[in-house]
Amino acid sequence: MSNEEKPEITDSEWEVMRVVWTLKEVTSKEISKVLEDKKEWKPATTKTFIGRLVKKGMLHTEKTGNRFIYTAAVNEEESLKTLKSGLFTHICSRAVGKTIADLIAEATLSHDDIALLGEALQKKKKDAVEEIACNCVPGQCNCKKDHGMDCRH
Amino acid sequence: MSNEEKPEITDSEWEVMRVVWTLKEVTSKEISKVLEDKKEWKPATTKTFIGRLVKKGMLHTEKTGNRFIYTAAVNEEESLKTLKSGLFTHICSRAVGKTIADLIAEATLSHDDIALLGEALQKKKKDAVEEIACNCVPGQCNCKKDHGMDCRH
DNA sequence: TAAAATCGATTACAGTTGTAAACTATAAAT
DNA sequence: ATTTATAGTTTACAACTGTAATCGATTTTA
Repeated sequence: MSNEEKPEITDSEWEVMRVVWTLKEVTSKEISKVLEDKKEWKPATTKTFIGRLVKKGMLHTEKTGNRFIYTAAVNEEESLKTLKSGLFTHICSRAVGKTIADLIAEATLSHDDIALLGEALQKKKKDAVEEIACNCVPGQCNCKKDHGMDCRH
Repeated sequence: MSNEEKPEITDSEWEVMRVVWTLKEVTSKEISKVLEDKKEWKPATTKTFIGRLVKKGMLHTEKTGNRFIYTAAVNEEESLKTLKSGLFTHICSRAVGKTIADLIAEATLSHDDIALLGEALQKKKKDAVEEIACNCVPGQCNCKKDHGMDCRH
């Protein structure tokens, strides 16, 4: 995988991408239909987002007559990863664990999910570290202050 | 807690809030200093964000002479919760577990974190559900398609 | 083949965000 | 009491977002 620039996908564009990721090869009309139902967007609105995604290189097009078939140019996992990392740009690296724990506490999970998470945790034990370094600038985190630890007031 | 509107906090505003959450009572100059170092913002830029946060009601002010002391009007946990839930607005509710598992796999975690996550998981076992319902509209998810389950291609 | 429907492209436009200078009022210093 | 330094407020402005109408080309239909 090359390390190309990956433009941001906005919330609205994300709605379009989900349709393309799900249906794989779609016309603008099919996308419009789905989002007219879900978001009550006029077809013109959906077209705008499709156009922007094409311009950003997130959608491939294949012309057939006067219309296009759209396919995803970026894969869903990758895009999700970007989304996920966004969560952690705002918190101390020492607070990541606690944040994930909160996520778990607030989520609705199935037994299968719990098993899956258990495995993920298990695998993590191998490369668990003793102490995570705080990556914050002074004034944005209380690590090291007071008792030399605990980002999680 | 009342159910007031909670305006969005943008990325840049978040930087300001972190300083206030950390230092509790600050002047604009202190905030400026921190962010001039971290983000290379001109003081005027920081002032803009402070002003917007005050207008949004995210910061309280107390006047002393011709300057203000700023304190947080919203608490960090709450704001973080909003941030976290944003992650899941773009995925199928059935994929939440898998997504958290990915988060774990990609995170740097300490032994303490792992213990903490283990506990969180353990607590979750009680109210784990047999099957999570897909909350997606047709065309944005493959749940129920093919084999009647699995959002996670 | 002329009319009607459709698709993609262009244009529009207000609100948000990032970035910052200019302005104004007040407090501190001389 | 002036001058100077500050702090907060106003104004600026481009890029990005959400939302959509209109236009121009083409295809389908009558």
